[in-house]
This record gives sequence, structure tokens and C-alpha cells, in this order.
Amino acid sequence: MTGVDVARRAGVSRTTVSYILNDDQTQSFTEETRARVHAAASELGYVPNRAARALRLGRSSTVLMPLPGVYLSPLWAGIVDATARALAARGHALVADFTSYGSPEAQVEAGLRLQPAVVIDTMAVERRIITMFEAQGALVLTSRPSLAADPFAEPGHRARLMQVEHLLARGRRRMASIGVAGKEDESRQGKAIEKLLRTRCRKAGASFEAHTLDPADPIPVRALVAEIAGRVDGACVVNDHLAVALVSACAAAGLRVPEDLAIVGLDDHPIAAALSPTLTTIAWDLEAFGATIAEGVESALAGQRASLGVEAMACHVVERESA
Amino acid sequence: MTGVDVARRAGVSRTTVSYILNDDQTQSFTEETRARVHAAASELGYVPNRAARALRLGRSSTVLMPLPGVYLSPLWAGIVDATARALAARGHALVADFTSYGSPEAQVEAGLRLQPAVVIDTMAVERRIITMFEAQGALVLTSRPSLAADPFAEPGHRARLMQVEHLLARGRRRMASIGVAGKEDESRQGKAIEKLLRTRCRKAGASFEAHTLDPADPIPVRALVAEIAGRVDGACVVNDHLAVALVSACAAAGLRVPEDLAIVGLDDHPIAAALSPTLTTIAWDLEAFGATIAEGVESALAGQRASLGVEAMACHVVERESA
DNA sequence: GGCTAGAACTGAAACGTGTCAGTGATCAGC
DNA sequence: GCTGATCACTGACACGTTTCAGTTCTAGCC
Repeated sequence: MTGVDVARRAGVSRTTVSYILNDDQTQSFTEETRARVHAAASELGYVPNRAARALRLGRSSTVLMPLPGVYLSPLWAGIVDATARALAARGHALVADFTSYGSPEAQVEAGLRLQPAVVIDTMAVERRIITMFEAQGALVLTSRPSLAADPFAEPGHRARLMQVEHLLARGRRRMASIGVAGKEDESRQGKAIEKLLRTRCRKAGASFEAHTLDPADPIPVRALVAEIAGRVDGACVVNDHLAVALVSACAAAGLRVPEDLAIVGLDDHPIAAALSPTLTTIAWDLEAFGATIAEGVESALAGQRASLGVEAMACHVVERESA
Repeated sequence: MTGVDVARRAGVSRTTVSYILNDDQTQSFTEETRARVHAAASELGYVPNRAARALRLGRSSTVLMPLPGVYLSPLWAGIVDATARALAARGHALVADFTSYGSPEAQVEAGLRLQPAVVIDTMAVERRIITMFEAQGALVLTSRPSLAADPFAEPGHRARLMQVEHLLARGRRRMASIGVAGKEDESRQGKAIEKLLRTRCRKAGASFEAHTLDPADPIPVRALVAEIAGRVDGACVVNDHLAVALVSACAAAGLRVPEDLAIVGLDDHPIAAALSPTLTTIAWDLEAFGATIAEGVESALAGQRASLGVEAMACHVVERESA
């Protein structure tokens, strides 16, 4: 089923078919011709050949999202899900590459093999990878500039603050923030968030302490529980993965949740709802985020150097048993 | 950088470049010409245009793996990771589609938009979706036939059996199997596995009972713990998600793990290692699996109706604190 | 020397699009 | 009644690749 078949069926030239199906505004056709072409196309189940179109236009309709190493988090799966649907509605195909090819070079090579029209930089990957994509001539849509402009618009900050607000509203006044001991980028972010939360606690007359942990190792989590038991009554944790480990360590240490220690997680990981006690957490509203990315892709393709407005990523408290 | 540039630089025709770079066995060239062409290609950093090649060949080099709704499991991320790397080594690009488009129709439409050379049926999606891909003319590589031929070669069976063996070896003689209340396909599999485990327990002189749960709801997990407390001393759970919920419910009920109840999970979810007590589980060896899929893709493209030998997916016990 | 076989290479035609540069009508304006 | 503009539509080319069907040249054979 090609454009020729549609043209023959509608009794027009292939050129006409192309103009009409692409809704070219510079051309004019009678309403009757338009209808005939559309009818013929849908009767024949015509779908434009992707390869031919890409060849002619010099770019594919593929949008690439490199995300190596973040697959542990259902949050990212949710982001990808929402983005893919928003892009699909506009005729683009999102390819999320979670694969860990080993080296950044291999990652970029594998990504470039798809010859994507746009590469989305979600800040989840090393900056170096993005730079390499740009060096190879890929069109990159980034969220970094807007973050630099106003770091506190960053969703991570708002979500963590929401945790503290929830704990304060529940009467907790001896607060701890628990993060992961991460890479440079993350820990810089971590410092900024810590400062934000500390300020908020001080304003509320609450004490505040910050801790960082290696999420792969349960031993420090247990040590932390022993350390803060009795001293702290509210903990906001950087993600649900770590929060689950914390809840579990509390149970093992005989610390009651939420009576002795209220715990709020982040991301609404599916396991959070299955835990005993069930985990109170912050969930993301991803639909709007996906739509924002799709818009960014459109304007990037239109030639404007657009950046992502991640401010659009809202969140809300999911109140369960742990806080 | 096109084939024309390479040809000009090497002083040969475009045709020659194509034959040599594709290593066409039906043509002959002097070693010297071959070397010149390869040199020119690498000096210019020539990469064949994917769209042009797809247009000419009538198929892309994209391999699609539809996986809607399984993103909760890091297991699948691991499978995709291994498969993508194996395929990348052979010049294919794997696209794993985790997106939940709502309807199977939308899923298939989005998948077809990529015009993949091969669609991989991993049994994670509804059979109906696969049928629709086939109806649209896609080349489907399936693992179902081989399973039908010998269901007990299926990895799920071997892994569950391994759980029971581990518990038996630890002296447990009052066994429970805990699965999820799932869809038709899964529950049929569930019955087969249940039978297998029951037989094994009987042979060892151990008691056996089977339970199924809704993984999204913690209440039945707690009810189950209350029910089996004191009666059962070993539990093998269908996945780590549910196993984490179980460990957590035991702690809340005051049941000691592993002393009162030993628990073995499945999949080696990253949270399993962070729990208190850490979760003993079964981990998959995914590298070989990825290679098997890549081979299947090659032979499917070569025209042989190949099926996947999922028997290649081996597994092993990861012994931690819970059993 | 004439003939064939093969080696080494090339010209040209597709694959299905998008789009520029037309073409023949019709129509308003003077 | 001519001109120029507008409408409705089309012919033909280009995108970069693969591959069929040659073409030239050399070597081997009787």
C-alpha cells in the first residue's frame, strides 16, 4: 500500500495525495478532492513508509531518550510511558534506551544507529554522553538550562519540601532527611535540597539533621536506625527504594512506624503500597510532563532551540500508614 | 557523508563501495581495492543512512519487543538490557516498548510505526497483541511453541523448583508456595508449577500448600501471615515484589524471619538486598538469554521460522538472610 | 588465434516519499 | 478582449542505498 495506490483509487496524482494527507497549507484543493483522497487512504489502510519519508526529509520521526542505569526506578518507567504516549499522538516514536552498553561511546553509537530526529536529555545520564550526541550532529532537547536558571523550580526540590510539610503537619518536630551517597551532580543537588529543608524546619521550630546512605547496602541503614532511634520522629527519604529499606530496618529494630518514627518516601514505587505498614509517599503527575516534552520536541524540530519546562512536573502526597 | 563520498575518495564506483562494505560474497575484488574502500570509509567516518537502506531493503534494522505493563520488574529491564547489547553487536537496534497505550490496537499501531524487521514475543504480552502484529504482516519471533513442546523446560518452573530445593536443604518441611492471582495464561502456568512443587515436597516428606494473592493490596498478605503463622516454616514466593511484602508483614506480625518462617523470593530485585532481613532469592543469568534472542532474530531474518530457546535462561540461588 | 571463463568492476534502475516548478483553466479588472 | 492573478492540480526530480545486468580485461585452453 503506497501513495501510488491511494492516488489511483482517488483518481488524482500522487503529488496531490501527498499534499492532502500532509495537510500542506500552501496548496489548495476542493473539499471534494480532499474527501476522496482521505477516503481512499483509509479504505486501503494506507500508512506512509517510514523509511522513505525519513530518507526524503533527512530525519527520522524517532525520538531518543537515553536512560542507562535508571531502570531500577518505576518512576522513570512512568515518565517514559507518559512521554511515549504524548509523542505517539503527534506521530513520533519514542525510544527509551535503558541499556548499559558499558562505555558512553557504545551508548552513543547504539543511539545514533537509530538516527533519531531528537535526543532528549533528562539529566539522568552523564553530561558527557549528551555532549557526544551533540558532537555527532544530533539535535538535543535539554532540561538543564531551565534548571540552572531557577533551581528551586526543579521538581525534586518541591517534592522533598512536600515531605517535610506533611511531617510538620502531623506534628513531627525532630526531622531527618535521608539521601543517597551519589555522584557529584546529585550530591550538589543534595546540598541545595538539604539547605531548603533545614530552613523550612528552623522556621517551624523543628530540629533537622541530614544523612546519606549507600542504597545497595542494608548495614548502614540498620546503623542509622540505631543512631536516630528516639532522637528523631520524622524522616523524609529521597526515594521509596531507600524508604522501604528504612521501614524494614525499623521493624527489625523494634521501632514502631509511624508511632516512634514517621516515614515519607518519594516516587510511589509499587512496593510502597504493599509494605506493612504501607508507605506514605509523594507521587508524580506525569501526564503533564509527557506533554511538555512532546511540545519541546515539536518546537525543537521547528528550529527553535527549546528547553524543557520541567516545572510542569507536579506532585502530590499519597497518604498511607507510615506517616 | 554518503557512499558517493567514499567512492570518490577511494577512486571506485558507488556500486563497488556498497559491495565491499557489505562484504558481498558473490562479488570479487582485489585485496588492494578492498583496503582502499575500507580506509576511505573509516577516514570519512562513513555510516550508511539507515532510512535509505531500510527503503531499499524493504525492512528496517529495528527489532521490537512489546512489553506493556511489565515495567515494574527490574527483571524485565535486565532481559531487555542483555538482549539490546547482543543485538547491537549484530547491527540491530532493539526497541523495548514498555508503554501502556490503553488499547492493544494503539499498542500495535505505535509498534508498527517503527516498521520493525522483527517483533519479539516474550509471552509477557497478551497473545492477542502478537496476533495483530502478525495480521499486519510483521515477522514475529515467538517463544511459545517451544514452551508448548516441553513446558517444564520453561525457566519459571526451574526457578521455583530451585526455591523449594533451597528450603528443603535448610531443613524446612512445612512448605507454602505463594503466587499472584493473575490472568488466565499465568494461572494455567501457576497450576503446572504448583503441581511440580507439590510432587517434590511429597517426595521429601514435606507438607505443601499453595496460596495466591493480589500484589497490589497489602491486606491479604497480612491475613495470609496470620493464617500460616506456626503452621508453615518455609515459603517460596513467585517474585521479590510479593516476597518483600511478605517479609514486611511477618515483621509487623512478630513472626521471625528466617527462624519462624524462611522466605525465598524470585528475580533478585534490587530492593531484596536492602531489606532487613535481606532477602534470599533466585537470580537469572540473562546474558545467555540475550544472545539466544539475537540468534533467533538472525535466523528469522534469514527466512527460517525460528522459535526462541528460552531453555537458555539459567538461574541460581542468591543466599541472604531470609532463608 | 579464436574461444570461453572468470575476475574486477560499473551503469542504471528501483524503493516511496516530499516538494519545486510548472500547466491549464477560470475570473476579475481595465 | 487582453492581462495578470488565483485556483486546482500534476510531472519530475532528489534523498542514499542495494542489486541486476552488464562491460572490459586477462588467463587458460585447444
